[in-house]
Amino acid sequence: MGATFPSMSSSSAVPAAKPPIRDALVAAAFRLFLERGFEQTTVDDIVALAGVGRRSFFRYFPSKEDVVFPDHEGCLADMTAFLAASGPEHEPVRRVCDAARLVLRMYAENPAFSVQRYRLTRQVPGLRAYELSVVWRYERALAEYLRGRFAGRPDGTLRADVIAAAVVAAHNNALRSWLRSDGVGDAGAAVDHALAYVQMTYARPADAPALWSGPAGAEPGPGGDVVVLVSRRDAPLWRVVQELETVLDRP
Amino acid sequence: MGATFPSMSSSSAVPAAKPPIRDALVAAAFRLFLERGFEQTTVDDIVALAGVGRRSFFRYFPSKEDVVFPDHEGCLADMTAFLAASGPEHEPVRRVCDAARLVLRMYAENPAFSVQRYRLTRQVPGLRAYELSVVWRYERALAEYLRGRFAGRPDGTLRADVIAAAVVAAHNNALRSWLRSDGVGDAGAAVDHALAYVQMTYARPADAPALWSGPAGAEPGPGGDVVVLVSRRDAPLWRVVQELETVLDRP
DNA sequence: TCGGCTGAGGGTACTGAGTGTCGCATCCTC
DNA sequence: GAGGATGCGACACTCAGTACCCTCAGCCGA
Repeated sequence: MGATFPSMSSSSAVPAAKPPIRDALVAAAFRLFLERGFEQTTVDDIVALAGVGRRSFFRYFPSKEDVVFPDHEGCLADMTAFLAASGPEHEPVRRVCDAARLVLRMYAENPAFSVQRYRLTRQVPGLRAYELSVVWRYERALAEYLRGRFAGRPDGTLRADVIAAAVVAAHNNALRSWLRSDGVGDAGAAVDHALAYVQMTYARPADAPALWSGPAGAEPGPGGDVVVLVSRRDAPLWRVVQELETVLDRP
Repeated sequence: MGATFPSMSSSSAVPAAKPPIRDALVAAAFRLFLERGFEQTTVDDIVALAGVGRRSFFRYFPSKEDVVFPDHEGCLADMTAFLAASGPEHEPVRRVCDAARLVLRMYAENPAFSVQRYRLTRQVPGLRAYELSVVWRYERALAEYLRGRFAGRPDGTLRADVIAAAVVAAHNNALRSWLRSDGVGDAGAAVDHALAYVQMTYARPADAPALWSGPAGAEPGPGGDVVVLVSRRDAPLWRVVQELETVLDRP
């Protein structure tokens, strides 16, 4: 109700003279969407309520769906900049988790607005599809960053894609549960918990440890021969598995 | 070019008298899409070429985008049935990986068609958005199954969502790389490799295998203590990994 | 002061996707 | 063969999105 509407207020340097007409369109659109539904509201209804010409709507928003996500473009730009500003000193998985937290911050900045939008996107298939494409762009940004960091590693792009998907899924799991509870409670803590699960699973030190392995003498017992693998306890698990695959001669 | 077009040929019991008009629409649509592009082709063009009435197009396909994915609805039904037919004896993560392989099988059944469609979806934003919503439904099916299997566990829904996303990402990573190489090579092997990575990460069986492992006497060398793992050579890799995780005392 | 330039916004008309409705033909059943 | 169900075509309509052109304000150099 009394929620203020986000326009483009990203962390960009210049406020850039935000046009009041854009905010008027968002406000009018949400009023009508909540009153009579998204599909029952035409663009003409919105521009009539906002008091602007129909053509102006499409000057500010490429499509009717865009007006529901007026702040994601800026948030995506922030995330891209955040990742681009990363250095080799940052642990990659932790870095993409931090990038995901930028999205949460945007939602948490305006709980009432976010909850309203969540209810809307849940019941309008068209909006859900649009949201998927937005989420997909976030995921691609994370994956591209990880691909760069994992370049050269075996299965680097696979690892990058899987971890990006896991981060997004964990983030959305916590975010949606927060939105479903009407935005009460600590969203940041919930997302931290969810992302910790992903970090716990995937975050491994980048430097390769001294790992020694070798098949010991085979002793054909009753069930086949035996493999003995010796490894440092603090070796990254995936390295151990890699060695295991080599030893076992399996893909 | 000479590719046959899939209609709904899922593994349903009855062939169910597949309507030739549907196949005609798909064939006509793809001919025109490849000739002059998706957006440059109107529904009127398609129905004119197929020789049917315009209204019939929307009887078979809810939208113009649907005609590009004529077989996904059936595949999704197959996957849902596959998961519904699962029992407690199936390891959950392995089960969703097998479910994902159903999708790959659909793509691999018709490589030429799949490659054409991939090229189309890559360059048409509207189709990409539509594909995302299709993939999302697969992912939700996997996640719902896992949520059921993980019910009661701490963070069960989180684990379910993350693993479902990881499976889909791994599957798509391998699938897209196969499609990008024009459908040559063994798609099944590529997907198996990608899914093995996910299984390796997440699969945790309930029953203990015939696998013996144990940390040998620690010998604190210059880099930390050492783990010795002994395993049958024919033991499943993920089982070995599970034991490793236990030994290493990591999540 | 004048004339032209530019850029934001308004107005109109058009294309094309998707829907509702009606009428007609065919087929199946009793 | 009557009656109902189903499948298809034809027409009309709504609405999102686009192209084109208009106005008007501000701003410039001459």
